[in-house]
Amino acid sequence: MEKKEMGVMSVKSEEDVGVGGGSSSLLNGFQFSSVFDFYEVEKSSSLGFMELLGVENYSSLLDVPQLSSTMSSMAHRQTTIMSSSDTNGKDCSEVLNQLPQTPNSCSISSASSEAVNDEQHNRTLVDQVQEDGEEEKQKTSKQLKTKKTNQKRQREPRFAFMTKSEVDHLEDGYRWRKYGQKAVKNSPFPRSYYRCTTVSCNVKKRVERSYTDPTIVVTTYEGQHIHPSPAMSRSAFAGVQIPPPTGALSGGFPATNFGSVLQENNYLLQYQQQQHHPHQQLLVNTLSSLSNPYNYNPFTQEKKLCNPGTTTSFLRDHGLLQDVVPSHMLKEDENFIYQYGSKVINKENNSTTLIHLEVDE
DNA sequence: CGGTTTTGACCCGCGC
DNA sequence: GCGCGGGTCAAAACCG
Repeated sequence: MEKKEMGVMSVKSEEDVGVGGGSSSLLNGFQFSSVFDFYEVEKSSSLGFMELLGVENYSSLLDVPQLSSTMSSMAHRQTTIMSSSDTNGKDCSEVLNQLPQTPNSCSISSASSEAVNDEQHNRTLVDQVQEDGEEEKQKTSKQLKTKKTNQKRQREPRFAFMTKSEVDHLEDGYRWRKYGQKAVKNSPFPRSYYRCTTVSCNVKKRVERSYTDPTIVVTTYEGQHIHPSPAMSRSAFAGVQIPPPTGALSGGFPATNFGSVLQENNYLLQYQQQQHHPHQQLLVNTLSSLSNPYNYNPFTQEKKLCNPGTTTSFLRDHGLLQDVVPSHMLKEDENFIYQYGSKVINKENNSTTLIHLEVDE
């Protein structure tokens, strides 16, 4: 495998790097530093990705089916994968949708971010119960504690992205129940917490608006759906035949399933856009168009296979990406990633839409 | 009336 | 140990 060093763009969370790191800029907890390392490969596989991630022990990454399959899928779609390892040597990876540098290539880079400590420690409860109400709370707390202690909570892979949208909660085809809202430090905009309403589906997502650019919504998905998108049935209800998931994506329904679900949601998007809701479904739009080897439109019954071996097929067929990415960014430029990152990150150009995917295991 | 949202309290990890 | 901030719970309010 041939590598070519070109430059890198790293993305870190705020707590990982602290506030105000050099020339980098913060976007509500995400820090974007300058380009410093970047690899270009001629051909790639999911394993090739891992090798390029520079991760010493990447077995954990490969153990995550949806992540592995996602990367494999992205390889076929020539998407840039970004990974990281922090100062403590812990690994995580981040994904940034990008256009390929050259034909037959995908771009991998290495960055940093701190892994989250998932250890659940026992807590000492107050021995004396002073009031009846207090006692009830203690009971509840104890039950919670036992539950959490027994089943060690492990963080699912997380995918974060930013979308320029007037709507905070972007429709993605799934049904969500809001279970919390918190004020975000240094931001006038709160962060909302959602859970998938489907029973036993533990997928969560956070939605917050960037304080540096209030037009940008930062959405973070965590977990994997164990069910198809309700949008599928809605599409079916509309008389649309949905093709089955293909390839490596058929195993499950990741929260940001880069395959089947979003692909199908894409149809809903198009329908909604027809229904004059242009500000919704941008995520679905983007991810679907970027990651699906198949671009199937049930409304036109058209099914395209984007050949992973050619850049032009992707460039010409932006899918719905062009809905959120200015056309001048969709060009076959060797420095695209750098320019892409610069525009979005440093210039705070209001006309620019940032699409960022973060895989945080 | 059932599902969803709101919101204050609580839990937990982490840094000092 | 304490405070802070992120994340979650759960009762009340809201809504179709």
